[in-house]
Amino acid sequence: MSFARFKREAAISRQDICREMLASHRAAIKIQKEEVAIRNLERIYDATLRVSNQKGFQAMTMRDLSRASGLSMGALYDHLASKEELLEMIQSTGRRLTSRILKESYASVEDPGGKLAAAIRTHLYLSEAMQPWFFFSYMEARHLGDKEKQLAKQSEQRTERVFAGIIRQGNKQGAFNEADPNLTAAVIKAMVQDWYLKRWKYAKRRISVDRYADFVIKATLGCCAGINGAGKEAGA
Amino acid sequence: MSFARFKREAAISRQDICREMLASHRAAIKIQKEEVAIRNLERIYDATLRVSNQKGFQAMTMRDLSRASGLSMGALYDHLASKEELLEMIQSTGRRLTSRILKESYASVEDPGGKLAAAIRTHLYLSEAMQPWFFFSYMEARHLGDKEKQLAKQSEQRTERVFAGIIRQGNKQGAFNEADPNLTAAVIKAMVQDWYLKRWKYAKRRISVDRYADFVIKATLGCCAGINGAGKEAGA
DNA sequence: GTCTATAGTGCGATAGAC
DNA sequence: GTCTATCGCACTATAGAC
Repeated sequence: MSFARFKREAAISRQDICREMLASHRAAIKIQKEEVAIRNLERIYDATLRVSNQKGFQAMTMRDLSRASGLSMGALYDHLASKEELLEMIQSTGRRLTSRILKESYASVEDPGGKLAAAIRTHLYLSEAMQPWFFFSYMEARHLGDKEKQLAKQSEQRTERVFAGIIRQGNKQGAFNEADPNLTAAVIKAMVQDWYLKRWKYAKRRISVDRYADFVIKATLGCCAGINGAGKEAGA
Repeated sequence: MSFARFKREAAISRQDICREMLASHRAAIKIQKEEVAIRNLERIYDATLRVSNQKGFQAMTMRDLSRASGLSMGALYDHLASKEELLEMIQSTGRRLTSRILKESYASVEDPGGKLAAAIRTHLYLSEAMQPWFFFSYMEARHLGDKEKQLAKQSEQRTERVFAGIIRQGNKQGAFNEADPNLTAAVIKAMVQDWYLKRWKYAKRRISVDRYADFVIKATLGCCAGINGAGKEAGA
């Protein structure tokens, strides 16, 4: 698996995201024609992430958003109930979409080394394909209401449990020999997050997501390696 | 070196920070008596980090800060020129203090393994001792003006260059055998940052900074290890 | 479905009493 | 040195013309 292929196969274009957003927030959106609504939601989605990721969601005014999206204040408010709901709309839709993709992606791999490699690779590829959303989601999580904030935390902890679970399974099968699966899972998560939080840095150094994935996987398997080794990744 | 000892020896109490803050922003602070100014600055510093780290600096109003610090709006503005300057005051003072501590801390260690271990350990201990500031600094960096933003980025990159430099030196001396010092330095930085960005998580799991430091150092030296090994840490 | 114009709110900051 | 009271402004959100 390479990033180029992942991106072709995963249905996570901006249009896919906004179709999902419309469907799950139909009542709050006044525009009736689906085609028009999705087209404008794409502009709003795009502009929100662009402006917010530069100066923060709180600092972005609705006038900023109007200017950046090319829609008037009035038209903007025909596509969303409030600024607060816009945040919730983007967060919940992204969370639903990403968790679906992740679940489907590495369930089929059997051997622990390959499974761990596939999990890391998929997380990195997904965060690369949806980098603006991942960055936004990380930085703006604390501006959500209590209920939404809880969901965001859960979603993050689930990722870590996936890594820890694979490592524990590998220990049991003798493929790994890792004394602290939880702490190892935590630092894997930290390395994955660094990819989308500091993307400008890696871009400047011309490091591709494929190369970063190779590096993280090699380092991780090196740490976990048991007597039988665990250097092999899942095929093709 | 343990965290308990580090904290005793480093002069980075809240009072130390606020004394430095007063000295470097004397003109902007109307209060004349140094003792009074520092005492109130401590309450302001504390309240700003507490409220901002929960809801974000932009979302914190000066009325929030007045309530949380126990000072009236008027008194507040006798200790700072504007909300924007409060942000700059906290950031620049913290940056000056932390970079001074870091420079002093691991210069004396000679062997590459011990030097890398000392650098990682010191970064973790410092970020633990000043966790609210590190978190604040990371999350609010993008609300700074262009000039200040540049300084914050520089300060972060310097850290990474320290790690990379030690690894390269170790390679040259044959103690390490690491093909990619820059990428290794980047993921060390990511693991160190995770400590202060996700401290609630580690606190819940009852993982101490000493244990986290041991884990990160062991993992890192394991990856870098050359023929001669590099598992030894700097003494005492 | 999209626009312009504006109502109403809550902000950062200050003046002046004590 | 600290307080209360208030100014002017920029924001979110909406009403109503087209």
